[in-house]
Amino acid sequence: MASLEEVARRAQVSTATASRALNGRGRVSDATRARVRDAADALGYVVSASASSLATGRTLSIGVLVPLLDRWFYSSVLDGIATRLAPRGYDLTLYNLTDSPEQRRHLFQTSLRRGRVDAVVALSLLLTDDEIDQLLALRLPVVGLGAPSPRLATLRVDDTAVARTATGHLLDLGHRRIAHIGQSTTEAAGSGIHSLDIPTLRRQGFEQALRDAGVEPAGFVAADFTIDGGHRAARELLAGPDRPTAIFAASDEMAFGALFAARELGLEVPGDLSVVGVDGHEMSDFFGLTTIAQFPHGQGERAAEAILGLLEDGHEPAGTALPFELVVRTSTSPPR
Amino acid sequence: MASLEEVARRAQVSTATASRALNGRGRVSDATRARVRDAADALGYVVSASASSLATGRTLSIGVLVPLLDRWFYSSVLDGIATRLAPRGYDLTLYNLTDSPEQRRHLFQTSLRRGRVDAVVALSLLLTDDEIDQLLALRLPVVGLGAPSPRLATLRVDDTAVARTATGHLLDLGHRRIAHIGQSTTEAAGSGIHSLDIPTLRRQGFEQALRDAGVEPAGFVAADFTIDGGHRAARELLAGPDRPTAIFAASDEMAFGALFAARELGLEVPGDLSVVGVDGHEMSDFFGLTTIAQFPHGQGERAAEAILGLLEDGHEPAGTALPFELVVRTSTSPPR
DNA sequence: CTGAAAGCGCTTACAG
DNA sequence: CTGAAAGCGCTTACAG
Repeated sequence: MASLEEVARRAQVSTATASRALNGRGRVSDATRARVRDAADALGYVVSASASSLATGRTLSIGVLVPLLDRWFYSSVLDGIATRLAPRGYDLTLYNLTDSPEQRRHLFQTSLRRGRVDAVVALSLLLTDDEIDQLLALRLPVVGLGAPSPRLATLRVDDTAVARTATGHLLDLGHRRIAHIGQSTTEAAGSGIHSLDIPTLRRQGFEQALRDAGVEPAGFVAADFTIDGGHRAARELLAGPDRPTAIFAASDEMAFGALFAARELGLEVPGDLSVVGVDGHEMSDFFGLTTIAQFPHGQGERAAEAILGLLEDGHEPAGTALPFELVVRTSTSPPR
Repeated sequence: MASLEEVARRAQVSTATASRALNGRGRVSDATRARVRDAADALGYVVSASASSLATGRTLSIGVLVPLLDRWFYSSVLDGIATRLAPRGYDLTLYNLTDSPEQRRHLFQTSLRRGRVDAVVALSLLLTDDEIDQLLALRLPVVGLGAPSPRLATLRVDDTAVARTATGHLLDLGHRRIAHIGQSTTEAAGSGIHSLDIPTLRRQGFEQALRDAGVEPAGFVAADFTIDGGHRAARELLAGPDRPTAIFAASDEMAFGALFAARELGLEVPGDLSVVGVDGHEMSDFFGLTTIAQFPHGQGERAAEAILGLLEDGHEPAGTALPFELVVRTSTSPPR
């Protein structure tokens, strides 16, 4: 790889001038700039990331913290982020936050502190107070997406409203026995994790909507955000004597699981059971699933824009809530 | 962030010794090493990535080239790679290879040449000869995963065998009207892209199996690797007068689409139509889909190990084919 | 507008 | 075993 020095020599200028000509900072005559550019092109010169970073303190790279790489939702968000970062010349360094305490510690205490990234995007992560401290101690711009902490500038959909909308849709159809499949976060409460987390907010929205309508919840089963989780939870809910006529699942994947469970039990959807999910999963259309779409790809794009805005202009992300939308399909109808 | 110099001062040694004590290269007395380590801990010192890279030429980061971030298959592979990289102290820089010619050019001519990564993993990418030239010109270790080029050290499953196994399963069940949903790569052939690409290999395997059995293909429809693609293709295949009794889809997502199409058309699976996919998608179990599982997460792990082996010991990846396995479920049976 | 020089924070022969 | 010094490849005040 050619160095700046070779470029400078070929263009017959100093490296200082070559540097200025190439990166556009500082005055350089048009003629000189052209000569330097030609030399750089001829030599196929590309600035060294580490040398440039060391000199400027900027890396042109954004760190993205992801809890689960292989969930559709997160990979869509990631794709959205990548889509916006690339044209701006930023690389994306991916940090997969696992459950392993040692790995997490290493991530916060070492990886992120090596100075490899200019800013961090944290995707709906459950972080401990300590971890948030460490994140803030980086003194780097940070944007959360659905992050459950008031200490992080966060883009979020109004998850309570999402749940109220979903539940309200079922109520409007006339359902009075509505159950919820969500994620239990009781353990989380004890571990210093804030309860602004998404599953809790959705559960609260569900309960609010019912309370406002004067209806008792017809059950809650905790599950993780997978088809399998939704499947098990729905089997449990549908096994009892007076089973619900409708289920609000906290994610589309959980809702798919509920649909499979209904089919196995010989229940007709929506006749015997209505199901609503959340996400607008790419497959929800095929399943005929009524859902609250929340456009994760667009969320990723927004997060990328927010972090670039913070980084380049110091603009705090606008506090507007992210959009969501009820999409009615064939998995919901009035109860029989 | 504390610098090496502060650590050295606190431990009362030179930065040279502090550096040696911390990174384990060169002789340092145990007492000195302990003092330096204590000082580093006390100051929360972490080596600067850019300074260290500039001095050593190593970045401790691996670039991963991905064609599509939001496909289950690729995000599983990515997760597998991340799983293996993190414990070895490597970061993962993600490069999303889009269809945009300018973005691709920028990626190969600039991003990858900034020296930000020590090695590259390329996931089943359709690269032009030019792009491969540029990749090789990086003089970095490169490992492909399912990459359709003999010029890249590549881990791959035997895709022809995969397709023969799937097709053979249908033949064994007694099917004689078997169609294939795959991806057309005719355009690719003209653009300097090698025809070792996966869709072509699968199609060839399909044709081989039929030829060996003396059976004529009952149709081929091109589609992209999505539910929607498989859905459309299946509708087309099933619309004709003498429709196939079985479909071999080149991916599980395509197969899901075929299952939805069958349901819409009032065809019973497997009675009226048998369907086989490829991948072992997380949802295939719920769909009862017979498939050829190929364990993408494990593929990612293998790819990560291969690139680290190349990087650290210069070991070329072992040429063993990646495993696959026929998983028979309820979407296949003998034809009526 | 341009260049000489210092500096970014490490690492590593080279001496001792 | 340890330190002084050069060097990795840029960038950027500072002079001119």
